[in-house]
Amino acid sequence: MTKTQPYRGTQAVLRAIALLKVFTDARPQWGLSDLAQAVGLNKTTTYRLLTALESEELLERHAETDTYRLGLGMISLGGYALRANDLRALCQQELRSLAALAKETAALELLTGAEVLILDEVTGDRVMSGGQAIGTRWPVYATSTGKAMLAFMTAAEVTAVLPPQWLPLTPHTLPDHAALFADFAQTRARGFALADEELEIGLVAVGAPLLDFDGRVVAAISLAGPKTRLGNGRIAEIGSLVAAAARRVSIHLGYAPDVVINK
Amino acid sequence: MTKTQPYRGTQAVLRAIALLKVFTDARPQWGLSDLAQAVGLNKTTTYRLLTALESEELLERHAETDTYRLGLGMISLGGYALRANDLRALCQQELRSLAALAKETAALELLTGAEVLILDEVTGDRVMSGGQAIGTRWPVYATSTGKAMLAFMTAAEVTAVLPPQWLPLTPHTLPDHAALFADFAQTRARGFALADEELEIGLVAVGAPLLDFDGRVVAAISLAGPKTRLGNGRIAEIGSLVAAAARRVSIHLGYAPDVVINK
DNA sequence: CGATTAAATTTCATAATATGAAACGCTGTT
DNA sequence: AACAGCGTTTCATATTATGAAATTTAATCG
Repeated sequence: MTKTQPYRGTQAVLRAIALLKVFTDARPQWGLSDLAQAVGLNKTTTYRLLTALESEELLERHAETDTYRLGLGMISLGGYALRANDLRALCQQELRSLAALAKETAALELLTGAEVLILDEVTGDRVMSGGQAIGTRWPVYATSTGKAMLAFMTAAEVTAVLPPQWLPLTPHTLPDHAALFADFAQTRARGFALADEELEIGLVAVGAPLLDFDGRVVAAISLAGPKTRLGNGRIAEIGSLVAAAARRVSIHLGYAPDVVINK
Repeated sequence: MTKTQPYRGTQAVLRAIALLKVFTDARPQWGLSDLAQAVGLNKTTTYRLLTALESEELLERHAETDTYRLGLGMISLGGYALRANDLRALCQQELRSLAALAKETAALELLTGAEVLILDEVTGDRVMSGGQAIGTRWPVYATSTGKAMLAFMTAAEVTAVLPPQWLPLTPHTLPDHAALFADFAQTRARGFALADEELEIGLVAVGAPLLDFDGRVVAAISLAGPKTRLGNGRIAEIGSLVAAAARRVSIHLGYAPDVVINK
């Protein structure tokens, strides 16, 4: 029987990872039975997997409530993962100056699948941070960074990344591919992308892509703040700050600014 | 055959976790063969485990060099783990004010085994941070937080935690149990622990424990900076800042300050 | 260039190991 | 007291992980 296996690697490990991924900001705490149901596994199997994860501190369980949470081992590994990222180190100084100059929150984000992942965040210290949201993911099509990255990719790449359709997150979320592609043109003309209450009401952000030696999109950086502070008057100023910073980093990545952008 | 199995949970999962834990700040990048050897697994087995971890983005591999690093999924999970920690949320404001007041780096640390784990860190912004070292672990006996926690635990608990002996990290590292216990007495009298170049030459830190409703040690907070700034003149001042902050948090945890400390 | 490593990858037979149904025990609820 | 929901243990089964060996790939060197 030469049946190709439907999973990559080791089944038990994939199942364990599936369990871990169920823990999110929205639901950081789980009991055994709920978990088993959530990932569609037998309760006994789930129990054993959890036991393994717990014994290595990737999960911890609260004795009283008999519920699991992500554990200290996870925090350690996350820290190592973060610090192993060269791009983050490369951008840190730029993020700091951006945040300091604009007095808004600066972020570095990567594209993964149809989402952007926050790799680093430096708050402007006007408000008290809000959320150190490193590791959080947002849909590409509703973020300044996401739109900035897509705008500098080929149409083929973009359609490969984007879901065929999506539900709007706010009344201002761009509704479809057509609207997005129109936005990309503006973004390229401007030099930065603008997400004006498209992700969340009251939140405005501008983003610019980081390009490597090949002119390929690597990541994006952004500045974000409340609509009350980031009115139309300040967009151009903030936008050019971000674009300039992105350009400086891109040059570090070997990007040659005079080369024609592919697309 | 009622042989008790030598591992807890699922073997394959434990092996996968062992692989993950090999990735550290000191060695963030590994090739397959090295990994297999490091954890003592067959190369094929290692290969399959890595494949699973990679397919779920807990690891990523650099195409050119054929080496693995911790991946984006790890960053996400680490972020969730961090944000699921109530203690961290509870202390964040105190850490900020400490860092701002003292213009030094404030940290919140937990005890795990014979090590402290940095759960949060707020830099004083005088120097440019140094290291966002969240998730990093240090030996209890050479840190202000570690010594602060031990000083408020029972002798039995302390000896259970401490290794029988250790190698000094600097010429000032306390050499053995006796020296540590003497230090605990001072710590209790002072209200805070002092680590004066015991972990690293040039680094001075003061720490105080967080106690819960039972008077039991939960964690510790600290202020740390270079010896050049934290000379003997400033220790008392900085120390009482930390002790006061720790006390405020402890009260939030239900600690009743007038109750006699167990020990 | 061909030879020589060293490394990653695939194959395949084997049985060790993960699996899940069922039974058990515990706790709180009606 | 009976019930319901949950975590835990047991145990027979074969699925699934395993590792030795063979194969491919890439890099290094004579």
